[in-house]
Amino acid sequence: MDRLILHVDLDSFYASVEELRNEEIRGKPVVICVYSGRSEDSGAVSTANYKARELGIKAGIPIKRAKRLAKDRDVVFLPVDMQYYREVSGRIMEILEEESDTIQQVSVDEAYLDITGKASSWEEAQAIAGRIKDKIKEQEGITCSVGVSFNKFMAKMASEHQKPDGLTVVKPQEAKEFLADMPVAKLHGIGKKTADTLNDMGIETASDLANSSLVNLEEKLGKNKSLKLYERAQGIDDSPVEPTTAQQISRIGTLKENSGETEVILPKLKELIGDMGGKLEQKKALFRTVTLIAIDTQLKTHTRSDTVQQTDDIVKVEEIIKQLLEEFLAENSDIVLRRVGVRLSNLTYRKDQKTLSEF
DNA sequence: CCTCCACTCTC
DNA sequence: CCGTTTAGTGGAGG
Repeated sequence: MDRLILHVDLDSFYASVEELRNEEIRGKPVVICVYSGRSEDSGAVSTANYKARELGIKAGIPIKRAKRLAKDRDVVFLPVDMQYYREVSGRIMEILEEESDTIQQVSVDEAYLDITGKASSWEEAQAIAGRIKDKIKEQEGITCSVGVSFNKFMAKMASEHQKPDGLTVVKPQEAKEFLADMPVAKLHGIGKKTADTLNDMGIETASDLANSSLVNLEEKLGKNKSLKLYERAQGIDDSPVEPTTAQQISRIGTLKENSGETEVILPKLKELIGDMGGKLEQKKALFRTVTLIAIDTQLKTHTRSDTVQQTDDIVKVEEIIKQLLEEFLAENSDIVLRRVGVRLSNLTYRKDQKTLSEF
């Protein structure tokens, strides 16, 4: 018995939401930015709507470059307003819940739905996908792209196939052809590094990957990753749609100026820790591991961590981070930091959603 | 089997 | 002269 899985992707979500609440900017190129605060226009683009993408502006590029690409055109630049996006997203997720057995939200603008119990044919599944698109358009005024398929990976690949405002169905018997000539870099889970490695092995497309030797892959990519990619290239993915509780919470920020001194860096870390405290409380989470994240001026990431007795005491985090920072700086007197962060992991939940595997 | 850490990926 | 967040993997070491 096959499953019926949907992947719903809200189209350039942040930009769409901004266009919706401000008619002045509707129809214009809109760019949503994360300003780092260290200088005017330092930071990166988070989302660009399709009008802006026509100009070559896209997620990840520096704001400065985006502004150069915009030249003297009428392009709207706005800062991210996550609180508001989360609010809109929450209402949309309610719509998705109505239409599915199980939902797995992967970010504010993306979710997997298992609708196996709600539809008994591909026609019905497609109808549900269409209804979801209509409801979101009607209630919230934004478009989305939906992939309908028989597992999460294929649903994701299907939703990517046509956007914005797409609806793509890929049935089991169509999967092979759908993937066949796709460059490996297009497969979800394969980034630049892995694509380069595969290309070096003479593997260019999904079918190359599907027909390659697993043993060969394992030499270059390791056992687990190889098997996963090898299966995906064949359209195989048995992972369930399941709501997840966070395994870790982290905050990263950019220092006002590069520094290698505790007195400069620690206040920033305390600021991040303070922000994390609220999140921890809201989630009713306890942590065991505290990690200092240090990104140097070469953009190389270093981490130092410490695992302690389970607690939710945020003051403990400050103490541990101070310790880790001093150790790190002492060991690396030559390194100058650009960004720093804190991560809490080894989480368990007090309201007992996930705990009790121990003892 | 656990911990630490670098690395890869995603949005 | 470039952000933030999360999950996963593998190797080294204990």
